[in-house]
Amino acid sequence: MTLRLFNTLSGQLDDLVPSDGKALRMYACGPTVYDFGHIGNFRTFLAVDILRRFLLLTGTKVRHVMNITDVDDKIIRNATAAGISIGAYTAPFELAFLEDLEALKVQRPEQLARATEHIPKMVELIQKLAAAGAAYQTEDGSWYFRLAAFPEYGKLSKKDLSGMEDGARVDVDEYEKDSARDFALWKAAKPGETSWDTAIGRGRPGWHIECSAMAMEYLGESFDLHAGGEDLMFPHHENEIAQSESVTHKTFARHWMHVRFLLVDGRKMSKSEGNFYTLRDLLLKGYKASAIRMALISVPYRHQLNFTFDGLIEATNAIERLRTFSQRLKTGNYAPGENPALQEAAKKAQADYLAALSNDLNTAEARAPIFDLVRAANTAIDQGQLLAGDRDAILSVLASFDKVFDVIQDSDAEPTRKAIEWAVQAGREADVAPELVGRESLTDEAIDALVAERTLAKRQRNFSRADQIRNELAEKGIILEDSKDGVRWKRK
RNA sequence: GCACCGGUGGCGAAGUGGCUAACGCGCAGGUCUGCAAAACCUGUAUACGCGGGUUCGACCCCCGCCCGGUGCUCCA
Repeated sequence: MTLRLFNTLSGQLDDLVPSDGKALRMYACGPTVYDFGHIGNFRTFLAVDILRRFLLLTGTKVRHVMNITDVDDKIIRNATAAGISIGAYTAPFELAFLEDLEALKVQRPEQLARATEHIPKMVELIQKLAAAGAAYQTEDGSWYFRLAAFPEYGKLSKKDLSGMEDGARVDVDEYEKDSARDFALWKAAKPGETSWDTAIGRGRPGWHIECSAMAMEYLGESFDLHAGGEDLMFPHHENEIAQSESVTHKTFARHWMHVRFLLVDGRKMSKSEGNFYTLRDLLLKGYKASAIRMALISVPYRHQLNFTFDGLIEATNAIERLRTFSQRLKTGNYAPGENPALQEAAKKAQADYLAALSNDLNTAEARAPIFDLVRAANTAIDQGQLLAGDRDAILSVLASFDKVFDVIQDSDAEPTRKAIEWAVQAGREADVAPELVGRESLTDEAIDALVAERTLAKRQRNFSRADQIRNELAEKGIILEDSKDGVRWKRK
């Protein structure tokens, strides 16, 4: 099944297939590790995750590279303020970022590339640009890209720069540039700042050059897909194209994917608005990692997503329905055989969900057939018409769905536990939601003992004592479920 | 200002030039239960921003307007 994916460069849906017939080579812009990742960051990484998982599921191999920007103005500023090296400053944030990805079940790319470990590659590229007449050095030792050397500039973001006059907005500290829109390739060292001594002088890389250098290092001069948040389209990606193609004269990336920004409570997320959330903030409030994942992927990546707590609750409940159903299939007893209607329903659900994803990763549409199948199967179970062969067929559809969505398999306890641990270390115990504390306040054994006592009380028809125990547990976030097979309990 | 995206039932969110406009959440009723909860089933609201136009026929195409959002070299 071929993925039809919107291509910013062509402005239409294009087939996404490996140009070499082997693996799809993709580069996705990663984080600048100067702070903890927020949900907006993760929406983008989750969208790319859905893409790669769909490709893998449908039999396309993937070679996925993601950069870690571990040197830039903010990092230098913050590290200097803290009196430590930039490496010492960024390391914990990089680690936190990778932990957050794991919590959200974002698959790790085949290759992570740190900017600071690829300085020679960047220098080499700048030298080539200089040789081609597309780069020049200013008096202070910085290097700039000469926009005039790349007539196609603007082809990605569809900007027509011809009408823009030079000199209209010249920053005071950039007076040396030939043209106001020329952008920095290499920034000359300033006293006290981190810098590298190289053939093009002492300094540090500009922001854009790292992606060009590292993408070419791992994927070649021309590759299949480049992805990132919509904000990166201009100028970052436009600049990457200019830098790369001025040297190689080949198409840098054939396909460009941009993920729409999200809103929080209907407004742009920002610290000053007070609607800025990191993943850790949400975990500490008691929301499950799976719910956050579901909420962030349920709206197709090109649509604006309005992130709300109501939305998280909805996602939580929707996942619960799927998990309960899955358990019902796995634990029930079903007679041998197959029900043709259910076999057909399973087949249709599988086909429909994949078809929806293949259409520009329409995750919202992809959910529908799965829920249709859940209802049909539940009805059949109630009527005794679901057979063992149907159970197997339906479980395999759920497994396939989970290869992409990955929300049914429950591994929510670990990220929450880690977040609490982190909060304690970071002196943020106060941010841990009380119900999370309650959930962990009783051991499994203690709960089992209370449940047993309640069962005994019920048998003796001492319902007031039984209800009392149930209420006490409920206050601590322990939910009891009576069934004919005994009592089940779970932490809310 | 220029450019782009969106406005679908209580909420979220698909989709289509004409058949009953998905799905999820919520809500209501039922089954079950000592009662609940949970789970499941059923039902639910006669939803396509406004005004024109094209068409045999538009929520879907075109024009205008209103509203919301975003971008225009910090930003996933």
